[in-house]
Amino acid sequence: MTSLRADAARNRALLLATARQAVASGDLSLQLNEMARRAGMGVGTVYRHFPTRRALLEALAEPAFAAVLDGARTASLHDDPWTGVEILLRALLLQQLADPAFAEVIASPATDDAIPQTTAQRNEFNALARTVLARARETGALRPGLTDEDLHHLVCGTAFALGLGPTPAARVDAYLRVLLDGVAGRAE
Amino acid sequence: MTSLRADAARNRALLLATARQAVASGDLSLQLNEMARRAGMGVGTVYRHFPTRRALLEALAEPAFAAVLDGARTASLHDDPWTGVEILLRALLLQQLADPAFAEVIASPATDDAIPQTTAQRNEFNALARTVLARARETGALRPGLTDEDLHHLVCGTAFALGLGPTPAARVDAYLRVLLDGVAGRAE
DNA sequence: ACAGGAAACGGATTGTCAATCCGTTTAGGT
DNA sequence: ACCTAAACGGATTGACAATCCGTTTCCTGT
Repeated sequence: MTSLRADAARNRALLLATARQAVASGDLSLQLNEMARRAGMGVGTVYRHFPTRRALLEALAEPAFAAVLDGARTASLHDDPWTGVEILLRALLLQQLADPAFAEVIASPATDDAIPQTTAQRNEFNALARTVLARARETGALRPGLTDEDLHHLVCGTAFALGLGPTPAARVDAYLRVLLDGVAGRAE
Repeated sequence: MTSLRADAARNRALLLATARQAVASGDLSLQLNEMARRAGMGVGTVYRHFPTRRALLEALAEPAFAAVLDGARTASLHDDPWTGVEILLRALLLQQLADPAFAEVIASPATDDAIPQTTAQRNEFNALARTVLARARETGALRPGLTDEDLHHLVCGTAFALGLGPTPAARVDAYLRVLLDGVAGRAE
């Protein structure tokens, strides 16, 4: 059976909305007890829908993940390989800034208790990124010696760096410029 | 009264040693109850010496901070401004890698419950960094538009990025190269 | 319409750890 | 040796994660 009972679907949606609001108001702790209280349901219900904080986090990150996938597709279709890299890294960085839950999910390695949705998105993203980066390497646009993982880590690091400042959004372009210039090949 | 009673000094040292070993073995959680158990003393004693996890963390970071200060002094004395920047950023990055406690302290803003030692070191470091960076800006070696804080954040971000990989130490030079090329001025 | 049973709910409960409080012990000056 | 301030130990309180199970709700088949 793939569909939820009516009350379960309602509660799940309510819970996600509550959690999203919490994150939006700057509280990324996502205490499940507290979420239950705010959503007006028992803790048991919350834990049935999201067995761990992580599960809730991944569910929250789903839309941001989809947005990044869009960006990655656009990147892979662009004529110029280096522009593709710019689009890819920019999308990844912007979504981390827009959604702290996504930032946390994407920065940590795939776990085996990840929800299927997340695993699928992660795999698709990795595949797209692989083609974009491979193309850029072939043309020498990308600095040699950097793996796909290195790039991934560096973008997450840049997001982390932005988060240390008082107004991350105001510095995105500057930090992204630093990153792009740093990872560009000499030929660029 | 500036000196501790003999038993207090002994316990403090024992506690620091215990905590250092915990961090060295990969446990950065520094649960104060657990530290008490391992050091063979009551929790009350632990909390008297280090009222919060943060206080313990800062005490642990002290030697790493001193090492960075050394690096910063060397950097400020070097003839070539850009080389000074390289030395400065490299020292900051290496110590974060060598000591996770230091990484955590340096990445978070100065708190008013910081121990005096830390505050002093932080101030001295900021002063040294300011002169090194100012000199590099004057000569156009440093990309315009990046503040001292930006540089600080970017180094912390690079350390964070390194931490995401399986063998940080193996990638330090590569990531540092990316950072340095990213923050260098065009004239460089 | 309604009966039966699976699915979901609620919240009491247990376990873990941070942090405090206060009666007891100890160091070290006189 | 005495005395006091300093330090100690660990019981206790409080917050939160996570589980468990008796009760309630949905929805399917008749």
